[in-house]
Amino acid sequence: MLKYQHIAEEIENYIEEHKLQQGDKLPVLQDLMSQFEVSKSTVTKALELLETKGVVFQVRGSGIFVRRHKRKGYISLLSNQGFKKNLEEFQITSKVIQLDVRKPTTEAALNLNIGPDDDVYYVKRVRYIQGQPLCLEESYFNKSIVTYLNNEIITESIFNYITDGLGLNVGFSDMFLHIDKLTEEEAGYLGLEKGDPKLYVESIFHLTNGQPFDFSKVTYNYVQSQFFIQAVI
Amino acid sequence: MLKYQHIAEEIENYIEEHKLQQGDKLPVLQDLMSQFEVSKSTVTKALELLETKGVVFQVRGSGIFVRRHKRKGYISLLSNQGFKKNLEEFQITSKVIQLDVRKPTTEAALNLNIGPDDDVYYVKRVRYIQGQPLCLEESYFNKSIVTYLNNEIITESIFNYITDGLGLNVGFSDMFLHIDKLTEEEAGYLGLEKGDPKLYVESIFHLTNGQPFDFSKVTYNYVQSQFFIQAVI
DNA sequence: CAGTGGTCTAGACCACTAT
DNA sequence: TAGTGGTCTAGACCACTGG
Repeated sequence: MLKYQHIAEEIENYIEEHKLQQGDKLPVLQDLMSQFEVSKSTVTKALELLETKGVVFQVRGSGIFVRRHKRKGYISLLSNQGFKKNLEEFQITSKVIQLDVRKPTTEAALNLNIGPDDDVYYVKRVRYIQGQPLCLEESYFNKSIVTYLNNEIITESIFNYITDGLGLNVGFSDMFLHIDKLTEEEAGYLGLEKGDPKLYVESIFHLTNGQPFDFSKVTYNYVQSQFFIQAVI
Repeated sequence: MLKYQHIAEEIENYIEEHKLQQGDKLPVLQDLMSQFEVSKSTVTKALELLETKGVVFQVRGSGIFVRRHKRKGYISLLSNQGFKKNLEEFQITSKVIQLDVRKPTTEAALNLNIGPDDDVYYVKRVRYIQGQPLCLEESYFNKSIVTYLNNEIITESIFNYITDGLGLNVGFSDMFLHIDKLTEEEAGYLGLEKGDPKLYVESIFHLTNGQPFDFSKVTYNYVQSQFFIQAVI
């Protein structure tokens, strides 16, 4: 673990343990430097990390303050803001509908940057949040990168397996969001009516070296869909 | 303009002018350092900025590469990714429905962190994208911060006025997203049917010193609603 | 004006990639 | 193993806030 990551964690824990609220002041830079016995740049780096995560905000000439919104039960749309941690709180489960190796659709081949004859793992599953259907998910994994999948893996967290099991480094993602009406098939899986609202998200996940490895199409249940984004301007 | 901001701009222009595509390689750090005659940290800072904006990605041991998705016509949900620039391309106009000074609702007072007897500017307007209704927006501005508004200002960009006209420094925002069905009133403003899908977004905008100054409730037309997010993991 | 965060430097050393 | 980006330091100087 890098120094600045460690410091960021410690500060986050400190906020949690002391139940600090929006606007509460943290120790000044000088104190943090001496407490952790690192240089100013390292503390600054840690604080930048926390700032993009939406945990703190810094005011020049004044201090470092806690940033914490008051609403509960929202899922973060940005993975760098603790996507996993959020989901853990919510008890996410999955039911697998389909898993096979196949040739990609034109769309999937385009987004994964592969040829029509390259193999992909196709995964279709419904995900549940505290027992209620949250979303219908169709994913295409580039098989030359994600070399193996089975039912057990995809019932749990695919991303944990990809990072811990396969040792791949996930780098960044592009997400495209649309609002639309549910088709009859989608409504069936989500326990809703045809024509009801849906949030439809297409995501392309890349490794740190820029290679796309996962193209996913996710249809969210509008009743369960509460998301938040903390942005820095 | 700070050095690292300037360098970031130059690099972005370079990518634009040379029409670089996803995966194209940029000059190495050493070259950028000597070209701009700055230290390594400053170039690094500029590149970090571009990385969070989703413009480049860096691979240790390999190089700096352009990150650019292929889809056109999507609006970025993150303002640090050039929200304004995107909107400029799209010709956004507004029709004002209501503008007055009043007492806040309980909800607005809570989110703006003010008392029930403090004054707010209330703004209700429909925003159009290339002539089509994009969203219905209701905003509450803390009048002790945003001291003056008129019809002309809110027909144009309120945020330009707040930053340039009033000299306020906008810092960060919290956004809460829901999917739901349009009410009859909303449908009327957006030219849709009651019960049609909507994206509903509540935003709280803060100054750099952490003070909330704008609480906005925005209902998006689902037909026009194409958004994207570029995330770093 | 004292205190606080922000920028920038020059350089050492480390970790990863490609060949 | 040469080349590339990432971390970290120590310190100078700048910009802003608040009493």
